[in-house]
Amino acid sequence: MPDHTRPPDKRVTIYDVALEAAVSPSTVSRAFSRPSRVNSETAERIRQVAERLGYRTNPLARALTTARTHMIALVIADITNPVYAEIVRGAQETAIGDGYTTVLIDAQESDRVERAAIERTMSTVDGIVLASSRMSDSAIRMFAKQRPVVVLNRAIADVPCVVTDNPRGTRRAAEHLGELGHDHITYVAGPEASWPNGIRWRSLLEAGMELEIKVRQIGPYSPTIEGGERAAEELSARPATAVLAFNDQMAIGLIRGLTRRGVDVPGDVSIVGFDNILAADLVTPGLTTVAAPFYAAGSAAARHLLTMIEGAPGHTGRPMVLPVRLVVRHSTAARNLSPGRVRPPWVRQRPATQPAAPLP
Amino acid sequence: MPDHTRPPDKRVTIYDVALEAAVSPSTVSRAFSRPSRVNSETAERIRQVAERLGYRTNPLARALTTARTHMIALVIADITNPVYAEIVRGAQETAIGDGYTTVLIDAQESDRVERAAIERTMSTVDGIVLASSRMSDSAIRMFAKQRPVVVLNRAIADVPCVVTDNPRGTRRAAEHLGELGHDHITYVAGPEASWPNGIRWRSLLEAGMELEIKVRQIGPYSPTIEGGERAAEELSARPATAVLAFNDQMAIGLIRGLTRRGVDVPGDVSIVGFDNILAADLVTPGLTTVAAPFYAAGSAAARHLLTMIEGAPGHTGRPMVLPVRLVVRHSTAARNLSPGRVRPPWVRQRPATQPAAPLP
DNA sequence: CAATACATGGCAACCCGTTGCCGTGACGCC
DNA sequence: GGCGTCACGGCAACGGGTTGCCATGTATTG
Repeated sequence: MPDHTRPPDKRVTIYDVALEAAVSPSTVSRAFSRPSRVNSETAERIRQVAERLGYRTNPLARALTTARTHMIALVIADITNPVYAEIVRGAQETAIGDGYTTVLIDAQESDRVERAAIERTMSTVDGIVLASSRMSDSAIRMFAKQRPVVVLNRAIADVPCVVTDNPRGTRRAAEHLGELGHDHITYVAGPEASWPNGIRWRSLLEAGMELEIKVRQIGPYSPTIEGGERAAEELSARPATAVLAFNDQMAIGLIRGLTRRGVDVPGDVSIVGFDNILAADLVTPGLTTVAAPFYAAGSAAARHLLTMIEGAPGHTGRPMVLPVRLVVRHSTAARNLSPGRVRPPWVRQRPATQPAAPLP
Repeated sequence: MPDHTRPPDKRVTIYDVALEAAVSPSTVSRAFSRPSRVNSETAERIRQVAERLGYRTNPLARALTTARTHMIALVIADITNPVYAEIVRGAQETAIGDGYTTVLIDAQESDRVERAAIERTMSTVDGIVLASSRMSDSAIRMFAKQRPVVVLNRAIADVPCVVTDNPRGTRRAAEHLGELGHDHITYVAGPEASWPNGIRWRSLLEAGMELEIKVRQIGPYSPTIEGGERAAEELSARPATAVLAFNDQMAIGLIRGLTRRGVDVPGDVSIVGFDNILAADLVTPGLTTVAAPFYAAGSAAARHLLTMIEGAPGHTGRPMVLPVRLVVRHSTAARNLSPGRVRPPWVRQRPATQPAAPLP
């Protein structure tokens, strides 16, 4: 009796199947990639033989001729930041739904690491989602010329983009602080290479004008809890009563750093963050923050990328903007001006200011 | 003047370079893959021509003959869980160091999703790290027969494994609670398919025997904050004074759930978690927990996988065990038995027990 | 100076599918 | 009966590198 088992290291190819099914390799190939092109009975027979032999089509060999690997790259700035978990879930799920595999790349907040990783990966993927890229616009455009690219959390001309409504989120935060009587807001900046960082600051400037709230900026700091703690140090030297932080991690670092210094949040300082990460609800006091639909953002970016890969022209007009909302917790409160209260050293350094006029 | 620019959609191949450098394609190939095999001057010339033409070797075509894609898959149970961020960083960094790209797969705590993803990916990667796999031992062994596999956070015979010292961690937690006077410990279980879940419970049983502490188990619950909050419900019905939770997320959920019900942590109940995620230090009270070196674990797993890929036999003897340590914060305290104190309804349901004898 | 070893580069087969094109036979239609 | 269509399957040429083997020329050795 002949040994029908093949050595385990040898992969089964269409040629093996063809031999066994007594057809040509091309017919086997078509039976899988273009079933309509082959007689349904033949196809069925081939499929059964393939099954019996344990044949799996080799995606690499296929990719060589079709120039489709059915993989997309998802580059994120920092896997340590929980917002990316949502983005990854969203992107991965829609990719899988279309039969695509996601290659995740953590750029570790480094423009260099990011470029290198993309260069290594680019030729093996059909397209790229850049979530919070730290690269320059021109570098991104260069990649976009070679492969379909969708940019997330950033707007670049001529490249399809998905962003959250930063201006509106910032505006809402400013309004909220204004309503609580704050007439100064300090923006604690994140990475300079971060696009949302820039737009949040500019939006705050604008909102400050309209709402008659003074704004200033300190930073940049690393967009981490530690960065926030650093910022708390500087804030001791240049006190504030209302702070808008680049993101929740920094906001949490601020709360910790200030609290450790004896500053009461929100009694002495109100703090607002961005992103509404899970931990925002865990800290004491709970963090008021601008929430955005990151799962949807990841999903939308992937969806768009996939349609581009399928041949649709990239929608490079206005970026797709996702709505945000302000989640009010307990890190923000009315500015404390009650005369009986002993002013903490915190605000004693500055001349007292008038309570802001109630907003229209 | 002839047009030397090539159409942008046409990729530059070794044939183009060969033509331009007046050598054969095989020499170009060797200039890159086996430089010692070709005259250094020729190699240099080829490299310059390649540079000028913008040639990049196509990894897919290379993989077709070498059967090496220089990609490894890293499968994690839940990207939402921050411990995996560390693991990913560790694995990715050592992979990159060796010129490998990491394909990350989020199994979403689902054995089905995990299998499907691996099946789709297996043939395009050189090896797989399974971090906290939820699949059966036999399924894992099946994959291990087809590709190098290293398992993380789990021990399986005949497959190389990297684990943290769960028995020791559990033991330290039990000792700590014992020293605080607790003579009962409730284990709040995580997913049944989770290997650490099983071993932690068994280790607790053992430690309980030796330390003369009674133990019991409730659950399983989802290994998330929400799961912990669920567990808090059940804990109301069956009170405890000391709890060991499967992981930090559950422990945090417990703290929140219990606190909301008016139970004081650690006054009424001491809580210990596992993993020492960042949030453990953020909640109030700070969470006492068993810390493990996840970055190192990810790195070690990748390192081991890479040596296997390079042809070394997988070290399938004893699993590699990484040390752990107990991080004591404020979620654990001496069991409160002071006579003057009004017992909360919490412990009133049970007969008072003797304070545990001081441990040797 | 002959004999041998070595460095270098080319030829051609191979990896595993995909696809344009052609041949064959069955069928329908005038 | 002659002819055009169509379904089906095979041939062979890719895609872009890799590699075993051989040919050539040069350096080494006795």
